[in-house]
Amino acid sequence: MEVAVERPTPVKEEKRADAKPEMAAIGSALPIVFESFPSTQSDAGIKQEQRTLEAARAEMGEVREENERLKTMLSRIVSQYQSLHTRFLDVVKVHEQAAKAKLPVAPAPAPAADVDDPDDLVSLSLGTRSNGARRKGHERSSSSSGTAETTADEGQLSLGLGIARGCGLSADDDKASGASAAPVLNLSSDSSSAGDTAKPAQDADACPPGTARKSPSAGEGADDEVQQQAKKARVSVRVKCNTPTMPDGCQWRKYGQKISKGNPCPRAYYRCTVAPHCPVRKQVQRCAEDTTILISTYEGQHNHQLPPAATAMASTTSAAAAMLTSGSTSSSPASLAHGHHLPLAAAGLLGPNTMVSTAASCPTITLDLTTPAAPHSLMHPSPYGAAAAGYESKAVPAAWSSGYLAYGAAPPSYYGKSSPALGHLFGGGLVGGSSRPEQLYGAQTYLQRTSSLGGGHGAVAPAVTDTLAKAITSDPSFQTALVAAITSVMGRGGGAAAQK
DNA sequence: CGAGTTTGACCTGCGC
DNA sequence: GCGCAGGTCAAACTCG
Repeated sequence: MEVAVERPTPVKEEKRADAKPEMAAIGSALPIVFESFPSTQSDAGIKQEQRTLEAARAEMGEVREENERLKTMLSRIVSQYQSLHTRFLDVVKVHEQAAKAKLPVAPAPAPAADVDDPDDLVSLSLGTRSNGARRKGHERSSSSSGTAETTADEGQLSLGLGIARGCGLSADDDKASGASAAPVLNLSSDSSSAGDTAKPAQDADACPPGTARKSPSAGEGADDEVQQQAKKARVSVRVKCNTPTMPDGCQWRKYGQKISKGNPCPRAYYRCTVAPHCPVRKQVQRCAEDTTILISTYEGQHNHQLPPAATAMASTTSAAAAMLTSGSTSSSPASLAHGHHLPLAAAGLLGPNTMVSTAASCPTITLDLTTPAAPHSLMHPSPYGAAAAGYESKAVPAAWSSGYLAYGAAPPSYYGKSSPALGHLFGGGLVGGSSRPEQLYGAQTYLQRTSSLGGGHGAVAPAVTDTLAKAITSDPSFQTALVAAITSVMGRGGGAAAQK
């Protein structure tokens, strides 16, 4: 993690008296060789250059410090996740044993009660689904109490990721969670019936595009419902962009264009061409009200490894999609029927510009990135009581937003540099050596809050970990938010590692 | 010449 | 059943 140093002009090294002591120390430690300044230059010019130098040096010092803190933070997040995961598995085992002792046949849980019921737990399994068919959750719940292995096979929720391969937690965590007996999280769609599943993801992988629209046989529909749900889940991104399409790092081939009702701007249809039969498609359409706003809607999961730049986008959209599918299971169908902000959004987890809609045949999550996430949006009172826990969860939308906003401004190679996970999480601007204020914003706000809430320098007390564990194990929405955050981080790290 | 784009036709789902 | 709208196909076209 190195910060690129670029000096506009060589000036004589001289510490400024008004510079912060720590910044001056850091700046003086930098391996910069200063040349003697031409004597013909005026004193005013020299002072101006020195001011510029000191400002740049201070900025570099800050960036370097924050880079170090981010490194520490990432390792802490990973270790905390592992510890929480272990504890979660313990809780799940206890819960299952208690359920076995009480009820031989578990009744199907009411979806509306999921959010507030601390006993309803979901697996924090990260990684991609295997190609094998997964049974619906309620099938398992209607069956008699099975062994732990049976439960893991049939009821495990795997959050779909856009990164088909290369997700850092994929294999290990699938095994870890697969070995546990996780209660069922019903992924049944609130808006799509079994008959409305004309696009099985795996079929699309194996068959030519033309056959993907064929209706599946009656037997396949039930088995693939979870995957179909994941595929049909869409992530729509609104971003200000002057180019015809948003540069998301993936290769797309346009296969159609249509004028849709209510919008004079044509909607373009693109297919991912990185892999021959990649099922991922996207629709691009300009906003009718503001033609500078580009609305890109992504659908499906990549069946191939993605370039680093595309991984950043895919992991973010997939995290949103995961939150969408997960969130739809923990909200009442009635409230979901008309498109609304999920409890996550209400709690500030999705940010003010995120909209979840399930009114259409395909549930869609819209990330409105036309305006940066407002700082005050991260300051809402924590719905979980503990300030630290609330703070940690609120880092999720900030990371998303800054990641997206920086995404459009950064070249694809931007994300291939050191510490790509954090680069994605915080928009890449920090670790990539850029000092663009808008790119630094997300990380700085994050760190500022870390300092204020975590006791300075990002130190997290053990009590915070306990609070996090309680919050995560007691609220499915929080679990989903954490999954999204970790998915985003690990997806980037794993994707970049797989590139090597 | 191959890859990508354009564009009219066709298919499918949905509401009336 | 009919019409509409969204989505997709595929032949024609363009471009490097």
